[in-house]
Amino acid sequence: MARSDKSSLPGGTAMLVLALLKEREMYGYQIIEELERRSNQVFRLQEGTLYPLLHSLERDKLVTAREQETPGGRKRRYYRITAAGLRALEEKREQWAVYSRAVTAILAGA
Amino acid sequence: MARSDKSSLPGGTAMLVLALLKEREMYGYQIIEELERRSNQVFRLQEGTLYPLLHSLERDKLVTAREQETPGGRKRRYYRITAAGLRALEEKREQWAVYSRAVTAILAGA
DNA sequence: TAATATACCTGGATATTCTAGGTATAGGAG
DNA sequence: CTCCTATACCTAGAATATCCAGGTATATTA
Repeated sequence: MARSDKSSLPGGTAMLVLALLKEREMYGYQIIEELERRSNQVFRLQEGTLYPLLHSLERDKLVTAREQETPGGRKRRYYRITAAGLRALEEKREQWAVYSRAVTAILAGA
Repeated sequence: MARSDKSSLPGGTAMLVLALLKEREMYGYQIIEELERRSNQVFRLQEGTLYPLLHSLERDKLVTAREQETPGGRKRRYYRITAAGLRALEEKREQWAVYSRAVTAILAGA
């Protein structure tokens, strides 16, 4: 999609992930399931999309990660949004509003 | 962006172009300007994006093209949407509705 | 005990868009 | 008249996002 700012929108997967993490910390697998559940199966994020994305969010310090084991023996990486992440989320949210309004205007016609 | 159907949405540049062509036939340069005007400068489609896109729409028979010269001596390629193009537009429009509703739901939170 | 679900990961392919060029003509400024 | 800008088309190569298809390992269920 054309964007004035290329960091802007679709692909706004990062925006969706940050929006979930704003509520509470989550681990990767959980993010995939939550996103699918809350979107009524519209989003089916692939693992090959999410894990690299989480790594880049961590590199950019928009999230932090900690590892934890379940009562069973499974290792999970929990991600928590940072202050910078919250700012980035707000920015992306505004860009989404601008963008979706514009699309709606075009689709509505002259 | 995650999509269940990869032909679906963002990048929905094709959808926007088809939406314009639904109203009347247009040539490439004009499409760029119209899109910018109607979106209040949100979309600034690059020529390197549009022209190849128009060629693929033509290849897929969603549009047809005819060449015409202006009163001056400029050559323009006018594109007109086909019946298949109209169907594709409707499909994309529905996908956009589903998609944007889902994004809104995620952004709104639990 | 075998299959499925959970949980993480990466490499390479594909698709989309941008960048940065190119050609050519028209029209206006100086 | 000459130069610059706008118009109008185009492509090649780079960058980015996402997917596909694999891999590892443990827990749970059949």
